[in-house]
Amino acid sequence: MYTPEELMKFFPMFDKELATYISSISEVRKFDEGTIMMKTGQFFKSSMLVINGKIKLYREGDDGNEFFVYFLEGGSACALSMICATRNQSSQIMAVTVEQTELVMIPIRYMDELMTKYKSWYYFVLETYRTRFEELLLVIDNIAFKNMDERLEFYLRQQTEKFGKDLNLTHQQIANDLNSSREVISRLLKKMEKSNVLILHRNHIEMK
Amino acid sequence: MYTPEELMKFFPMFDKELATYISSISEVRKFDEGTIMMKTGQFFKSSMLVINGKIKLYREGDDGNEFFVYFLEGGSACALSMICATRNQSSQIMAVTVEQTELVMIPIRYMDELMTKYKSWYYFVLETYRTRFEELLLVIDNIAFKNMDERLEFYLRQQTEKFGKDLNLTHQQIANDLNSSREVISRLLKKMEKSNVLILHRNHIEMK
DNA sequence: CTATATCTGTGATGATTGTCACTATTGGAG
DNA sequence: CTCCAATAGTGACAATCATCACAGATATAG
Repeated sequence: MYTPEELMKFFPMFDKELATYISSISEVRKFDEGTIMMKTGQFFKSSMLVINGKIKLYREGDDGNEFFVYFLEGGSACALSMICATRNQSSQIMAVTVEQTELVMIPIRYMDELMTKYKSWYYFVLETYRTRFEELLLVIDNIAFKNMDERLEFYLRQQTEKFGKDLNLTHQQIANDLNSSREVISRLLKKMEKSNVLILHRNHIEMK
Repeated sequence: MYTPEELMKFFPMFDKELATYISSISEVRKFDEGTIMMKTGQFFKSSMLVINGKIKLYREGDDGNEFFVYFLEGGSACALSMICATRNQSSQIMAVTVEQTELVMIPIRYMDELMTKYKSWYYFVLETYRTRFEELLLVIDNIAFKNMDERLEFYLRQQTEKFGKDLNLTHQQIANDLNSSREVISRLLKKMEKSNVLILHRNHIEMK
């Protein structure tokens, strides 16, 4: 359980009243790294706020491929969980924790009240949606307009922002996230190493 | 101007009270085919509801390419205009009318009130967001996982749904929408004609 | 320390898509 | 009706990426 003050540290856009209310109706749950949080077609009973940790969201193709979409981090909320919870609809995306992650779970039945009584909640929801929307548009830009080398660069920059300059990733993992093949990624990484933007190690890429 | 009753015909999810209020505060505007409704980086002063007509939303690449994302039709709302209007942020997408289109414009200053006083408005906003979100995910699926032939099929199905079996499209226009090249589209269309799913004419494709 | 599974590097080859060059067709302006 | 600009068809070739094959490197379990 988090106090209203603690909640407001993670979610500075909440006002006191809202934080107090959420603190009183929500439940905190901790998940280990690698936990599947959402599966395509699953329904929600709660809206989820991320306190800390990281969740990787990805799309699944028909033939079992995956495609990385974005991360959720502390201070953000799962847009889909907020809406699907509210409208009782199923999700269309996969989510897996990539670190130990703590979530605030707000049961679906409080959504109407939160939305109509707390302006800072509704601002938060809209803002969450807007940023996710923009992230999706950015993903579309990348796959629609860019070649694999640029997409890989973008991907590595993204990862560096979230995890720092030392990335514990295998070439195969990257290839999965970009829906490419390991050999292509290996070759492009080699090229990037030659042009001095990173150093390759086993199971590990060091960005410069 | 539309009466509350008329509004509710286009937006059946509105309750009487909401329709009455919107009718009293909004302005109706009519746009000719080919009008640019939004440009990347533009700000909104109003949230927009589509009464009738069609709006094509597309993304612009760095080098001036475009990439079709989805259509807005009568009874739907522009998710971005709702949020950007509310939060006073700029849009990230281009929108052009492809038919004569009538819009209900709701000035930004009424957003808070609508959101907190009218449950059917806030349901409408969330539902709008959810469907747009899913459409974006579908677009991502297509470019991430599918080859051009499947994407073209999907595109033509989409167009057929909106405009019927007779599509007034040139190969070049399709190539632009899919960010491909005219020759590739021509060849694929020829193949589809041979496999008997459509008939090609000049400036016009007849789906079967 | 050694064995082994996993990860990485790289050449060869093929599939898909993009680009260039050119021709043929046709709707519509004059 | 005639001509022209826009549209469409198609072969040749290039670029990108996927796939196959295999060799070499290395972390770690025993």
